[in-house]
Amino acid sequence: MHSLQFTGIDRGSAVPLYYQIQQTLLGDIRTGSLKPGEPVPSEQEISARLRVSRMTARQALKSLCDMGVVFSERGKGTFVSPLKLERNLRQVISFTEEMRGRGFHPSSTFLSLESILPGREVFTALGISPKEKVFRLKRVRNADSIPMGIECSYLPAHLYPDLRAKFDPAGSLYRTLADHYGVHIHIAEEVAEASLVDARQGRLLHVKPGSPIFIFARTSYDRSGRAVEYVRSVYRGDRYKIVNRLTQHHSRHAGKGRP
Amino acid sequence: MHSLQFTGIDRGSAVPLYYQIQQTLLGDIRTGSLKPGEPVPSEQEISARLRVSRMTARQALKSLCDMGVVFSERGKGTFVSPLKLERNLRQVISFTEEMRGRGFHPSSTFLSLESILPGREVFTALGISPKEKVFRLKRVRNADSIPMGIECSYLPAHLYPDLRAKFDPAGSLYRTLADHYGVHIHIAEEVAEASLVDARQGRLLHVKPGSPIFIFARTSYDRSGRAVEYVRSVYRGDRYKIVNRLTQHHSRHAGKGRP
DNA sequence: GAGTGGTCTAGACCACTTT
DNA sequence: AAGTGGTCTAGACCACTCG
Repeated sequence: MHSLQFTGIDRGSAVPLYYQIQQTLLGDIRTGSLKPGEPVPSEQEISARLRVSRMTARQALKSLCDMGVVFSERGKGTFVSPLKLERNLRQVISFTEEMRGRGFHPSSTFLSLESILPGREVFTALGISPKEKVFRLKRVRNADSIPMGIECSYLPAHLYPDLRAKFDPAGSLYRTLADHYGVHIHIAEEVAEASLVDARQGRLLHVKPGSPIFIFARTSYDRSGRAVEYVRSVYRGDRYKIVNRLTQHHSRHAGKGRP
Repeated sequence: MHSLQFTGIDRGSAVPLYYQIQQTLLGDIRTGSLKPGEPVPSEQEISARLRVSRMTARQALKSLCDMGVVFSERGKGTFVSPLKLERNLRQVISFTEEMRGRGFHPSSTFLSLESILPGREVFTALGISPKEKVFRLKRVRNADSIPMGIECSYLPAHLYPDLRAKFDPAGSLYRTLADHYGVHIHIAEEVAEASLVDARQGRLLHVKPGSPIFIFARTSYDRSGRAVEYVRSVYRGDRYKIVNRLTQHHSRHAGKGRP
């Protein structure tokens, strides 16, 4: 029933078959060839038309399901998810990417980069010794040249030798960490509070003391769970919103095909 | 190398094998038999010891991986994730559950339940006609009898016939929706703002006007993407924090086992 | 070289939904 | 009855990591 481009499957490629199928379907969904609520090709149809095993077809659909792009209903089929969970309100990690995704031009005002001994809050968050030095990077974050927030990043010094020479004050910190140190942030835990701006923060953010602000405390980890960054930041309440997707614990199973 | 309780596998049960294995390992991790950073049994070991196919063992490990409880490294093994991403800072949907998870005793002060015509904000969020009636439920939410926030829920009337008779003002709204109407919230989108409390809100929340607050706007959807609830709420900034886990887009694949 | 996870196959039985 | 997704099997080859 589907006449989609299933011609792009290259069995000689190093790209896994299920991933090629996933990308093909993702393309059809993004371009609108497959519309929200419509069924995507069934596991068996993919299997037959592309001459792949049903498990491979299933893996492709499962990955789209995990991404929230489609959802499956037993006995009925698999359908394009009506929610535009595309990008932008996806949990993001880089201020730069986040602002670009929202259509703003991001920039930073560099304040300072120092090597210091961490306070209690910092060394406990990073899980390091109080005697271990950290870099403290302070920046004001702007969107379209309007100050949005103040960020103070703490980075364990032993992870980033010679950071002062390698960090470009105008560039992305995360790009520096990835390119020069092979450090990739995999997951972060963030606590947000609502508070009021004080005099010093007000001057940097161009708002009156007593205005509403978000206060964030974020710890970032790499794949193996090592803390690679701790960030304290303050964002203007009048210009910044937090967008979240809340999901039900998706740990349940469905039923059984066997007595 | 592992001497864990792998005896609980019941092939006659209606519970899928992979799910039994997942739960067994989850138990070992929760009790501390498997500690953060330690390897969990390999796919082949599970396969051999439990006499299941490797794909089934793999499915169990994959599900734990998706939950963030373990992580896999190619050629090395699968290890318990060092982060205690257990519960509580998991994205939650029910105030009742959330507070219980944080160790508080939740309660509600019922304010009103009315059937009204929705305003623009409400009918656009719910994706319904302006002429379609909605229930408006107002409650003050307490933790250990201290007011934490004010919630105003809007519910499409046609989804919940006879809600007034079926809703217990002291009970959980989500339980009512699930038990009486078979409505299960699958996903929600929430926007949080930082603001200042006004006089009316201050009286209900027992704080001075001008104190910091969170303002939430949340739309909840069921599995098929139908909006089943819109909630406007206000929470005290001095007593409430938002805890989030941010993840990198996990849509990449790993490599290939074939040229 | 032995062990690991990543991918893939070609079947199978089941429960569920729709026709 | 036919089609769907959910589960499961018993194999296979590969790339990667480590000793």
